[in-house]
Amino acid sequence: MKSQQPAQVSRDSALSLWVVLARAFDSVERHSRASIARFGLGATEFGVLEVLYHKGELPVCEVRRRILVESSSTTYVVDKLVDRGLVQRRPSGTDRRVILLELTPRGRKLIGRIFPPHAAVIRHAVGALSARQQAQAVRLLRALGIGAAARLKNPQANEDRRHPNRDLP
Amino acid sequence: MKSQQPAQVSRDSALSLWVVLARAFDSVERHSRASIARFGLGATEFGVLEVLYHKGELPVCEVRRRILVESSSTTYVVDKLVDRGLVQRRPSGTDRRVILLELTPRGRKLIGRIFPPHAAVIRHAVGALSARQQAQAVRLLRALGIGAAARLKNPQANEDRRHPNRDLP
DNA sequence: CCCTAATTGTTCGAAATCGAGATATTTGAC
DNA sequence: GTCAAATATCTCGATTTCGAACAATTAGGG
Repeated sequence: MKSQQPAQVSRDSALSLWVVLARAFDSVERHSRASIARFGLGATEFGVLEVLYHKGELPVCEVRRRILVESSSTTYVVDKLVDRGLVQRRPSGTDRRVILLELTPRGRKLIGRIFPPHAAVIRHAVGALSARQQAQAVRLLRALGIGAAARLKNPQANEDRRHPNRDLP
Repeated sequence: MKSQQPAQVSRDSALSLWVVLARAFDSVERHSRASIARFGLGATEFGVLEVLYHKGELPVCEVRRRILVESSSTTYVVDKLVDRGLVQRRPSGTDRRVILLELTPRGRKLIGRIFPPHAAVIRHAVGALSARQQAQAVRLLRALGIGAAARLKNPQANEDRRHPNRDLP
């Protein structure tokens, strides 16, 4: 059924890594989305509620960093949560550019009720790895994420510092 | 200023794994999107071209599985590529439900030109891990992705088969 | 102090993606 | 052979997300 293999994909661990990273993310995200949809929320809305639940009052920009969407999308999602009475905005006293976000009592009650079953779904979704494997994956993915983020800002970031000449032409 | 810490996030390797997985995916994806945008393509459009480049002619459903979007989005993206003369549709001879997708000469030329520099970007993006670490991450993420996908279809899939009682109440 | 650069949050229009069907075809049970 | 279930693709409307602009504010260097 598979006709040919014109390029050298299988041998390239970097490209393989990107493929399996995307696939793993997609599969786990499907669990997450389905779990969150049970409660009539979108994944990003849930993310806002969760970060405020765990971190308390935060500026919009700080929430944005944690839910991994652009700032315009953050405004859109926060608007919806404010309309539903789950989140409230409050100007910061010290910096007049900043708007602080905070759960309303209703929002806190909601997220407090739905977070535990959602966490159970995530645990189940990643349950193919043992606790030890999960810890190892966390270490690797943390290094990968931090490194990739650093290279976004500083394109020639520490390439080949610790593992030289892997793929010379 | 931070009011409380109601839940036990830091200790839960499963939830940590989900967080770092999402972050790592996001960071690498930003490299990928920026690289692809250089060539005037969207990430999903690039995905279609790339899978056809590496696998040859494929049914729509097969392309869909590999680019990780819903079937309606697949139609949308393929339409755009057909309009741009990069991909062509062809009815399958053996199954009249199936439409086969194939690169046009122009599409093949384009992806052949842009894939190598894009691959270099991906290698750079994941360069924080050594080749050995990349291979290890591939193993773990493959198992994670396969397990999570299996649990989507079969919700009570092999939980705690090899690593018992991890999170009893 | 002042001017520029950077940061914060928002608005607006466009693009991408989804979800629920509709349609056509194939497969499989009987 | 026939009919129900499964599969493949597409249509259409709605939702989500982005990107580019913008105003307000703060930070930093000279």
